[in-house]
Amino acid sequence: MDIKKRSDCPISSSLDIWGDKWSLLIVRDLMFSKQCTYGDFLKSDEKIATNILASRLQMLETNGVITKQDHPDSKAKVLYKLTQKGIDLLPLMIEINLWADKYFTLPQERKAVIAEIEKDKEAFIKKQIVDFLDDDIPVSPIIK
Amino acid sequence: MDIKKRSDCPISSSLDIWGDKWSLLIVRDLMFSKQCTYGDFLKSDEKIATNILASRLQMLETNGVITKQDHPDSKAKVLYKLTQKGIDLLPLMIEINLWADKYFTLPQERKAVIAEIEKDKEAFIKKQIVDFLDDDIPVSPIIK
DNA sequence: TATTTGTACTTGCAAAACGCAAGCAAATTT
DNA sequence: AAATTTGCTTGCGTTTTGCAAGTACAAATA
Repeated sequence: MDIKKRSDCPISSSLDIWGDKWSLLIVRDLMFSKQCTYGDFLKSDEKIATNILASRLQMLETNGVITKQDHPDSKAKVLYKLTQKGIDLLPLMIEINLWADKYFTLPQERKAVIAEIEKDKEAFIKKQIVDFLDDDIPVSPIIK
Repeated sequence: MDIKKRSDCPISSSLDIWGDKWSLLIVRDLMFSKQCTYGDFLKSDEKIATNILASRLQMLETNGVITKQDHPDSKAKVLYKLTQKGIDLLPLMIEINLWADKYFTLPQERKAVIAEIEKDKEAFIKKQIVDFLDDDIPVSPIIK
């Protein structure tokens, strides 16, 4: 779980944290759902293995991208949320979506979001960020 | 080298292609240098192993992100370049840089580029894209 | 022309990471 | 009290990585 910086390059340093096949999917789930339990992540379509999930959550927490907190309803549950550092990955996630929109066939429900982004990227980002700052929003279902 | 799509999610599909610790560093080198030989990639600070480099170049070529072409000066050399699909990763790379700028200490020479991006992101992207369309530009040195 | 060097890889192998299934402890539900 | 849920951990076989060495061909050098 230690960070091995391969170089001083910002791209390289970023990849050292979330440059694997799973980390950004965890971030994605949190962007759509605002907060997730361990089990929520396991329900995602990609079917991450539980040990890999545990190690990625640890990595992302260690590097300040996500935080763990007590679930208000139960001591058995844990809530994972994005930190500001994690929320700041939103523009990056948007660009991935736009790139994918150009080169893949996207699921229909995702196309609507893309259309909104393409209409006014800055407005979309601002709206999303405001959503994150409000802490008492209901947990929306995960869309992948 | 086969593509195993884990789900229909655009983020996931994108990560299936370049979501590892090395692919975007290859793309980075090509963004800065416009064209690289096999040896150029090996010279980068992160010191990628030759077998990993070969497999990533193959993967990126198979998936249409880069292309191989003959070197005009020598049959022994091979030139790698970004395709349009690869060039379209520029906005993504920019966002990675901006995120890293906020959360890492960047090398001085990279800060200048970031400053230019932050002044006018759209203008920067357009300028870069124009650079790529012009095919007879000199090869600039790699900055990491 | 023979030999050395450069370039783009491939191969072998040990170490690390991954992926799957099972296990486990604490909390919660029945 | 027993069964289930939740968030992990553990074992273990498979895959990927990383390092060093090797190879084939082109090009430069002697």
